[in-house]
Amino acid sequence: MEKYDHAKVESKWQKIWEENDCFKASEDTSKPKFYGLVEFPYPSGAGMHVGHIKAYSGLEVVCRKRRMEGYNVLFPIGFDAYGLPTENTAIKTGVHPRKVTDTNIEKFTNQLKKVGFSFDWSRVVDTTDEGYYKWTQWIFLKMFEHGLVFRDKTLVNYCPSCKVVLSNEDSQGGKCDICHTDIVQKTKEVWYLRITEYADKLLQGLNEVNYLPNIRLQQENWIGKSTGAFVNFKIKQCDEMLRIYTTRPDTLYGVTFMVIAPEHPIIDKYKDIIGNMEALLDYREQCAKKSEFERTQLVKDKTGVKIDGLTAVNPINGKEIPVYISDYVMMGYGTGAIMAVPAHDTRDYDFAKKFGIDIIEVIKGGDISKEAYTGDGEMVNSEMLNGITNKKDAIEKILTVLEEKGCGEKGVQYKMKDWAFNRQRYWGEPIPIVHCPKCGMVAVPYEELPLKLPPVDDFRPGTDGESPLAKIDSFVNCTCPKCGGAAKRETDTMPQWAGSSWYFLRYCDPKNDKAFASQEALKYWMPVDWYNGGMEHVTRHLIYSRFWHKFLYDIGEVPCSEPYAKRTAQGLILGPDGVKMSKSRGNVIDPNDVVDQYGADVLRVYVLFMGDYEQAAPWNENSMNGCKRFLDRVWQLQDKLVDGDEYRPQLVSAMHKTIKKVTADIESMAFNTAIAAMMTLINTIYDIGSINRAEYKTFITLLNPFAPHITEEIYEKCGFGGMLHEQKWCEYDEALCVDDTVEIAVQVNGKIKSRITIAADADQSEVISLAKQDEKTAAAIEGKSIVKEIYVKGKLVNIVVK
RNA sequence: GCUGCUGUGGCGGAACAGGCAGACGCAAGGGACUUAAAAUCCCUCGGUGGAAACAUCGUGUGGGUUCGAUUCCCAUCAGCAGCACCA
Repeated sequence: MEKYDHAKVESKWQKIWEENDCFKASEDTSKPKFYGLVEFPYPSGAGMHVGHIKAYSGLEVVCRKRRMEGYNVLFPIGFDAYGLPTENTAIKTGVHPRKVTDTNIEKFTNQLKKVGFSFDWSRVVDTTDEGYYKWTQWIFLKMFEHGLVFRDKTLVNYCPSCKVVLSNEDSQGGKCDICHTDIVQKTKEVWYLRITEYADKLLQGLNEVNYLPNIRLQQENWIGKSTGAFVNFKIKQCDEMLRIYTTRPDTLYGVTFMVIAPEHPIIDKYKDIIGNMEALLDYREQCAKKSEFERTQLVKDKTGVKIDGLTAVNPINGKEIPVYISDYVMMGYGTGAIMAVPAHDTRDYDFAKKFGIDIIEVIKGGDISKEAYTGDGEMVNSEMLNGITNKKDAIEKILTVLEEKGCGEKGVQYKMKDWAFNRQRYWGEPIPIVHCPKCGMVAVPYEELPLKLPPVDDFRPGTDGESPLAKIDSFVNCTCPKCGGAAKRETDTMPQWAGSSWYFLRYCDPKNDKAFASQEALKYWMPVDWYNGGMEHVTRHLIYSRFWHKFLYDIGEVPCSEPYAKRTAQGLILGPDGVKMSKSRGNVIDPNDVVDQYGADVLRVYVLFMGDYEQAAPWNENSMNGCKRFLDRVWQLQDKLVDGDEYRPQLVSAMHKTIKKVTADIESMAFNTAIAAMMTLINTIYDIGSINRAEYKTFITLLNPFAPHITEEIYEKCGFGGMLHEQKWCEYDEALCVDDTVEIAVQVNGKIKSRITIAADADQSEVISLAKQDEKTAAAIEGKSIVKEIYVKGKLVNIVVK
């Protein structure tokens, strides 16, 4: 047998697959469908990363298996092409982002094809394509129409030197990433999507889907639901209620002060009553100047100012308490005000200690002279609650009283914040809104979509944090669609998350220009049956896209409430040095080099064999050699081929066992053990010295999803007829997976003394008597009394003696 | 700080609804083939003692439950990831 030439064979089959549209999802909706989705790549200039290969290889194997099992499989790919790196390249090189993107997409396409992925190339989507972002804008306008879009002022990171708004990532350590000037916080009006409206739906929806437990947990944490109570504290000096949120209404008798956020509106409202307005405003300004960095560094050291002239009244006992402002209370969560219970909250405790405020114990169990006690215990100093030991009972009782008095009620809060939905950048979807001096914010009419990104020469951000689009008068100046008067266009663009929030819907019907996808296509293909991707996208991308999908479901545009029936995540590939691959470390492996040197099949087998698919594992070139050797041995079997269309007796059980193992392991993403099982089988075959046609056919069928090129070539050379990927997946007979005899361990007092071979169906007494006849076992129990005899079927015997 | 995950040979990793620890692969050592090398094939390969049979210890560490624990429970240490004053 001639040596295997991977370059020749792989390009040969890639061409055949492409020319014959082998992996095109068919329109035949009578067949059962399977929709396998992988996260589409961002086409960066660096080209593909081995991480992409691992991410795609998992579902690639599943999808190839599904086709062989008779499913109509949709396994699409596309490009999430809007984003900053492309824009930065454009700024640096002067090449238009459109051109940069096209070049990169072409590069990625070639690389993906060289690995032999069975994507449906007729359905490629590109989020920057007009035919695509038309619908991104369309969905945005639908949300606008349904009141899910709003504008609000917020503090942003602003570099006074570059005159540009920066993301948190670009302003780490409180300095501008580009010029290292100190960042200031600036108030700016930005766009928001009201995702918080869907907080509960997003949480409840997790009950309908099958996500890995840790993925589900991260989503739950991100949404961050908490149940508690709203309580109204009267302000003594005026007719005003200060409303707070707490998860511990049971500690109401321990409240000794209140804290409100520095930006709380009550301050400005009662500036005439407040005696130290100047100090308060001064503190507020200091807080605004603090960077994200400072705010998180000074957790222990609490700061704040007491408000002179405002006193709150505890609704439960009428006690008067002082009110402070402090930046440890944030305007963005709850009501921006808290009741402080220093005895039982560490932050309140730190604050009270610093400002010399009373600390009243209301729950026994800790030592409040040393630290706050946050555990459970008997209620004290709490009048009606005294003596209650169960937190739940105490909360229930106090809530009843508060509700009767009309000064509080049960409440729910979420950590999740509304989604800041704009960027002052060029390379993104223009937000299709017009600002009219008369009509306010007006939507661009649907029939005018797409609102095209205008061509420009200068992609640099405008001054004062404006988008580059603001510099183009012909784009900015327009007429109001409502009143026809002069108006100005919104110049911000959407964030990169926008395009990826619905791409899985477009794949169902990617060329449609009447709708983002037809209802028939959506009904047939949705939901995605299995979505695999990285852990880093489990919170934002997954939540955002579920939100968009749920919105579309609510307005009747998609047939199912959840987009993804199942979600898994692959682990990172680390560099050979065991740390995350990065250009700066110089430990990046280029998949191209691997394909050239070893072939795509070896690369595919290796990334799946290197370890637990969900766990991170370092790259190891030597280990890849083992995979190459394995495939070479599979190839060389052609020299050992003998006739026969049934498994031979000495291989029957091994064949059926391997089919069973590989079939099950692919479903549980245990690709490494599936490959190990095939390696074991091939070792057995080499021991026997020959393989017959039936056995070989089964073997290459099992291996085909992992190494499609070499197996397709072997299949053809053996003349089995047709193409391998069109054949049926292998079946196994459970009865034939079992051996007639098994070797079991014999233990005495839990220590292995011997091994015996028994009939697989032997019963307990038979096995134990056999075990006792064994020489070594007999010696070990000689002269001792038997206390207990245990037989675990097919595994072991344990004789307990005294 | 909180939440979650992970600790098994020289290395990547198997096994876990409690039941033979180290599958499979890599590396290493020895041998065969070769003028030689590569490739390939065969043997050894957790530690300690022993020529060997075998004994003994061994799944981060310390306890516990059990006839039996890598697997379950308690404590503890280390590494990784996410969140970060969330009231």
